Amino acid sequence: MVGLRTLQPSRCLPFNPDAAYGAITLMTTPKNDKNTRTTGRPTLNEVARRAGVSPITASRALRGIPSVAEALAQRVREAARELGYVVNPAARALASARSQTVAVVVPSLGNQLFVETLEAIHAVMRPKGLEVLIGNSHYSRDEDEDLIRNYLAYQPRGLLLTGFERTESARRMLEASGIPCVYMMDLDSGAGLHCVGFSQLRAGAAAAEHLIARGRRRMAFVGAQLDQRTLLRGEGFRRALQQAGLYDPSLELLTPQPSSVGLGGELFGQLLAAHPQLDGIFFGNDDLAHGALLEAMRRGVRIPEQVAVLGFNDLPASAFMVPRLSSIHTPREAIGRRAAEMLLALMAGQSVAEPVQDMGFELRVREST
Amino acid sequence: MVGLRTLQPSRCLPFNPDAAYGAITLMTTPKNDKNTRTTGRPTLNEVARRAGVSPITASRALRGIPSVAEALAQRVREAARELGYVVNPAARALASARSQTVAVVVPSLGNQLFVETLEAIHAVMRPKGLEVLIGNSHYSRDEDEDLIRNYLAYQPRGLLLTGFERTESARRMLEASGIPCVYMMDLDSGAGLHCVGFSQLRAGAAAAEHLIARGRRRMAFVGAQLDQRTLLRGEGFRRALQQAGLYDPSLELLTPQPSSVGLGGELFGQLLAAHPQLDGIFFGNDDLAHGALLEAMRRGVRIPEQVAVLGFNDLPASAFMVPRLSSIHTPREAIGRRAAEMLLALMAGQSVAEPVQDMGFELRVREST
DNA sequence: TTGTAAGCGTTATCAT
DNA sequence: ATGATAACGCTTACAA
Repeated sequence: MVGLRTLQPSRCLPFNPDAAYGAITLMTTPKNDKNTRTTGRPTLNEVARRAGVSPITASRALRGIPSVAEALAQRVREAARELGYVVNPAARALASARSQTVAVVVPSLGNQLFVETLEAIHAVMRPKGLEVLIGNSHYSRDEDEDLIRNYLAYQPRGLLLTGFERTESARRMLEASGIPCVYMMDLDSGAGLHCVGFSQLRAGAAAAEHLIARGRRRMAFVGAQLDQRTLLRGEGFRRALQQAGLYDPSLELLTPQPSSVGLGGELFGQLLAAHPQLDGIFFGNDDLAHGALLEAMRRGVRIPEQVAVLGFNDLPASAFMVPRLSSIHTPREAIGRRAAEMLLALMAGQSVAEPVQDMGFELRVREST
Repeated sequence: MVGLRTLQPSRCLPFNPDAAYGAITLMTTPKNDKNTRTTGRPTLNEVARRAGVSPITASRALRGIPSVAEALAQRVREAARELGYVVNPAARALASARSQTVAVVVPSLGNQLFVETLEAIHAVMRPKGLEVLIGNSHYSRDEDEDLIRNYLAYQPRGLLLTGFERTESARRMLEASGIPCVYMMDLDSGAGLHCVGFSQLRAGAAAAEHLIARGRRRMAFVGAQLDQRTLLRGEGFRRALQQAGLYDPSLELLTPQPSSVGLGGELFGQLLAAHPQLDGIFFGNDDLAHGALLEAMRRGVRIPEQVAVLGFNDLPASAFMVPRLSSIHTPREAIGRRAAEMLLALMAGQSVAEPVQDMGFELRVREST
């Protein structure tokens, strides 16, 4: 079930030009006459000297620590500006044993969903001076683990992870690190964890209920990627159908392939060929539904008359499909923002009153159902 | 013309929980009995001790420096594994004045194009042990400058930038840093720079030529975002039309709004309303073309009979549109890979034989033209 | 081939 | 409120 391990950052040798390309030794100018720079960049020492204060005062002034007299702080800031001083993050991280970094792991960048989530996270973190590291796990637990191991080495202030699907080893590393962590997107199995999302299970059920309310009787679920969230949506869908006495196990089409428009069209074709009596389909992802709509048009299958098509996530293009795609809109922007804010609180040592935040979802009924 | 400056990372105060949330002073356990860890993480010293060698030998062994006896190296690696040692990147960067990091700036993550480019870059860099920092400039020169300033502070080994559109100040910083840099996507104005891409100008011309060859006479160009590359494509298109005596300046529709499916449909509608005699449209981006195709279907405009529609970039969904979208396929995967490889060479101090690499483009004719 | 010594640029700690 | 001093964990330069 688990993909091949393709990334093993922790086992990579550091990039070593000499080893890789044959020792090209460049003559470097002699350096280190005590107090001479090595990087060609002004240091805090120089700022301090120019401002006529000690380095530590300069440090404090630049960090906005209030114990510094305003007059001095002003002088320091000015000196820093004149010199074009920029703090050396490596030195800072080493000395303080903490970085100004937050790491985020998403399962895909190809899904607009996560891009929007990332944007929201950035919008919260950047103004606080926090750097956001973006990791893409490609829906692989092993890559997820590798990314976490790798990021942990950077001593990030906090972690934002997608879902709960994780190797045991990754879980242990997270636990052992003691670094605050917020889980995004799902809620259903986040016992004891800080998470912001919505119930994928209930979203799946909502999909079924909508289709049933539309008078559909033979409904299929189509899922790709098979990540836990997709599976959970399928599970919710199934349970609701069972409850209505409409569940047909042969109408579940699951594939581990990555979700895409092309795949959606293909699966739609297969499904229809195998089950001509089908009258409704719930797709685990909007791009699949887009592909189905397009393929339906090509085949002259009338949507929604013959088959109702319901998508998930409500990607930006969905409202413009023909027919306009009904979909379950997920609040990724809000999730990103709230998750980031929650992490900020945890990073500040505060306890969070509501560690599990349900941001809900919203059925957007358009023309395809 | 230049967007508002929304991100100023270099002016952000570092994240400071005490300042931000009121001084919550946690009692920390006393530390620093010489040789005691502060991070809760094994250090190189401990690995060395366990392997019975000096720290520097351990360092060399772990870095794969060949001068270390294989027996020792083995012992060190084993000790590291047993301890779960992971190098502290901050300490490494500080000591060596260089990180194991490469920074990439793309103008958007919403465009699948750049996601694919990033994937290719990752595929080259990660196996070399290089961390890839991803920056999104949102097509803003100011954000681009801020990202560059910010990343430069990290002493990255190299930089991968998109296009040549940059503030003077950013250019100066890059120059002054002396850090190797490769420019991706465009070629047309990269005099003296290392770049991997294709001629946007020629791609635009190719679009015009194709439409003309299809017998079209009244062709429009529709561009959004108005980044330099889009403009260049429009320019190439225009020149080719002029040469054929078919240029009509009123048939150019440019908007600074971000490219999207919805926008494409809207612009298509406007264009058609204003110029009913139109018989061909070249869209600067496939998502715009998708929107146009969808809108055409909605209005009953026959594509390509009434209007030929040509896209750009050939996004994955294009082949599945109705009708299937003709588009100019751009080799972003190859561009990412080659740019990364070129940067690797520069980082190793090698000079590059072909500093300007034209990866070409390919017209994919499908049903919409 | 291995080790010693000395920083890298910053911040924590403890004085003053 | 400000400063002296000693790390932080690693690598460079040089020595053996």
